[in-house]
Amino acid sequence: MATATRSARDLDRAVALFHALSDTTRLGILEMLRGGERCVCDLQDELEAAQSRLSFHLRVLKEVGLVEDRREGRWAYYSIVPEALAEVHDLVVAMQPKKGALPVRAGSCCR
Amino acid sequence: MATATRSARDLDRAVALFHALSDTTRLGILEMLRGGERCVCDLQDELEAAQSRLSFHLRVLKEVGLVEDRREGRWAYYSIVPEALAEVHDLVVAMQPKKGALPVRAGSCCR
DNA sequence: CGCCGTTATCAAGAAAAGTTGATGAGTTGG
DNA sequence: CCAACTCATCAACTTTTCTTGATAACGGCG
Repeated sequence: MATATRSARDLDRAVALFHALSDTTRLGILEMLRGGERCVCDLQDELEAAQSRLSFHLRVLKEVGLVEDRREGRWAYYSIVPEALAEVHDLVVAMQPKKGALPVRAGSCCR
Repeated sequence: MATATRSARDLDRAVALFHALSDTTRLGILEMLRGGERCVCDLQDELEAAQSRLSFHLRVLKEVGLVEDRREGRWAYYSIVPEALAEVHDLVVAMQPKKGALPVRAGSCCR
């Protein structure tokens, strides 16, 4: 049962990560952050997104751990968390069909 | 402009792929398909999902090209399309921060 | 201190996605 | 041909997610 619970958690985690990546604005943010950390107003200008909208998406990214923020004076700088991206990477790799999985299992239906 | 259009398309494609992966049922389906193709009724039993629901999710996966189907008699067999998974893999790799991106760009705010 | 700039949060509404049950199309076996 | 079975599609509904505009929190500057 520990196993079942474990994998249920893993599944939820995977869903959360992929969900965070499934939005145009958020992928735009991540693309901008590839070059290093950026303050919100910077993202705002370049992505032409309203401030509250940006804040919303940054929160989504932050909640799953894909980005982190650093406050400095009145600015907030966001940056990518490479470990989280590595986690996504591993997830995708783990989805690859198993070795030896037959491309076609002739007439193998369940009933 | 060709470039802008191109990358807008790429972005949409990425969003679509990640969206297809951001659901528990769909990840469950993909996990089952890792062992090779399966008929719908098979998935239905194992995932305890209503038939129409499964059909809905299979369609989502199929529309982005993550799975393909093969009709045989009254059964429909679904299987993973490894190329699409490779595409996701490449997307994730391409998101990694750029080399030389400074972890912290001191006092570098836009204004 | 008072004001301004930056960001987060909130509530309300709009839009998108998922669920459910019913119906229909195609297939097979009697 | 008919009945049973598999699967896709549809419409109605529920839930989740996104957007917008308003407001609040916080820091810095004069």
